[in-house]
Amino acid sequence: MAINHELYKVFYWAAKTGSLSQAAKALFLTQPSVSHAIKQLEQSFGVALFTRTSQGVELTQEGSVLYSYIEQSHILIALAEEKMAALKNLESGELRIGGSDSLFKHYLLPHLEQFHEQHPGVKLHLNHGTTPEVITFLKEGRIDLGVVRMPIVEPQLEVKESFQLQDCFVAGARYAELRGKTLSLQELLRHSIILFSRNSRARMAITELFQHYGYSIKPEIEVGSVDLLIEFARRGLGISYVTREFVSKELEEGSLFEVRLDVPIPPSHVGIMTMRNMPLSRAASAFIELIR
Amino acid sequence: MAINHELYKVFYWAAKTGSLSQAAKALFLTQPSVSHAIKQLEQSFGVALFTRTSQGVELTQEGSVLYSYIEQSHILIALAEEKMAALKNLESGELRIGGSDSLFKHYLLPHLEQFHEQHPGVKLHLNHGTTPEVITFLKEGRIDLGVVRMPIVEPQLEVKESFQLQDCFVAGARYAELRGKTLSLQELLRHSIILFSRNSRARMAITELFQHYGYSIKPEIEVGSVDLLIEFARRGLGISYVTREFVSKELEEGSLFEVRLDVPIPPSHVGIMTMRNMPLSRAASAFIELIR
DNA sequence: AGGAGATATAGACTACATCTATGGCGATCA
DNA sequence: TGATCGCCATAGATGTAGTCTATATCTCCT
Repeated sequence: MAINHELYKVFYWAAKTGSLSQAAKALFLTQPSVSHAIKQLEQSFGVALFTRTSQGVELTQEGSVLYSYIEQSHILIALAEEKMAALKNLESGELRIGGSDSLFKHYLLPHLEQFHEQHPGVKLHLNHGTTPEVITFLKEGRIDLGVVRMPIVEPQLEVKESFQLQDCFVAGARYAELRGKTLSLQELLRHSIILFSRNSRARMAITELFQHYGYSIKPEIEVGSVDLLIEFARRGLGISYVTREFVSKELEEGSLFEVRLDVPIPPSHVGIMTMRNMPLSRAASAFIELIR
Repeated sequence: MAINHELYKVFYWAAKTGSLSQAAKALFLTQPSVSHAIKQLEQSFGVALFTRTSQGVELTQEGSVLYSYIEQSHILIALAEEKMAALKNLESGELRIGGSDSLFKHYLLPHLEQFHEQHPGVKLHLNHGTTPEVITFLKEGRIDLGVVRMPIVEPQLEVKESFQLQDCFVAGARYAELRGKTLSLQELLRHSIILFSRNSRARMAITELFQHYGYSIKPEIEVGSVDLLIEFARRGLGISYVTREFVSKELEEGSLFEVRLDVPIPPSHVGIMTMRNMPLSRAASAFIELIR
């Protein structure tokens, strides 16, 4: 009753080449196999598909009708196979990453550039959001991987620690007196502090640090972007708590300097987050491989 | 390397139902078989197609791409199978017949009517032409069967004698004196004779008959259609040589009468002509069955 | 905690696709 | 006209590959 679709492949080649022998060659089969396959189809339909001549075969009326469908179907499958090969070779496909703007800008950008150069066919989709948002994206399947600060405590997620970031306090020319000095937490708290908004991981980390030593840090200014954090510090509005790697340029050119503390600030880890038990797309696994 | 298209059928159902177990039911297989089939596809492509969850499977990015092609392909095949079933049941298809106008009109018409009533989905194509033309049509595959007068001497053709036609001479009121009489050939030749054009089988037959008895028949008028043959006879322009069955209405109503001869006119046979060694379309074989 | 239902895996089995060998038929060419 | 070549059909042997049973594992839900 149900017809083996493999038979249509044989039919396609027989019809296309007009010869069972030719079809056999194309399919790396023997001629009797092809003959048998066609006979099966004909018996299934109860209709002759070919007229056998001494120089090959020719489609009957009914065979032509069938061919008009099977040809299209076969073309689609051929396209599909091409497409799959392209996906596998990263000549095609898409890579959807979630993360914070600052991580994209300061850390992922060069890797994304490199990836795009190596695989120009792969489309990049960058979705920025807070850590919980990124986790939601991931669970909803809207992104392939997320790049966020650790720690993440989600059993459904697989998190690979990727690299460390060192947060620190920086100030601009207005605080020149502090340059080279090492401050205690208490001394630091006498100055204006600028922190990232409350729901960020960096903010949570520094709050914890102060609590650990029995202090409470309360910022004069709260901002929502790393760029503003940097800009406010440069203009002397206070001492900003930023990721050192994100202000390397400013530190180098001297428009900002690091305010040292007498206690170590534990480095924060950035993790590559993917869904556990969920196969990665070729593009995603290639990208993860790249940034390691 | 080359992928078994049967696997796509399994993939289609797995993707469509979102469950390997469901797919197995739809395909009358067991779940492990489906699981195995999908694994084969994934290995062939080197890409995961599904994410396995506890409540079924879900397409991956790459799987979705594949599905978008395979779905279309599968729809086409389903349509093809429907169409083939329709062809087999004569709910669809076409029947292409070649023959002379007069045979269509006077003999085949009722059968065509009946066939069309029984199988309204089958399109009828009537190609009129002379006997050699019809043979050419048949050899070129432009018609499925031809209806012509015998004898046909073509080894490539299969001819089945279908029924007899009796040709005769008829005249109209102007020749009322001949009604009821029986003429010799010689006597007949004294009158105006109207014959069908030279290349027809009926013309050849009557020429032969006269030759056989040592006479030569030369028409006063030559016409190209049976209708004119009849019309000319009714108007008294001469005695027409026509097929009796084609003038049954005129004979009955008395507008024409048969001019009897003292020698028998051999009946002419009509044959159904098909290509030897060429499978008949369902419609064609059904039609041939019908007219027997 | 246990049951229901999902997929994965291992191993046995057998059906069926494929092969080899052969025969017939028609076209082509000498 | 006879010989040869290439095509497809058929029969029977063969072996693989698809399928099954049995079982394990996991997740979700009660």
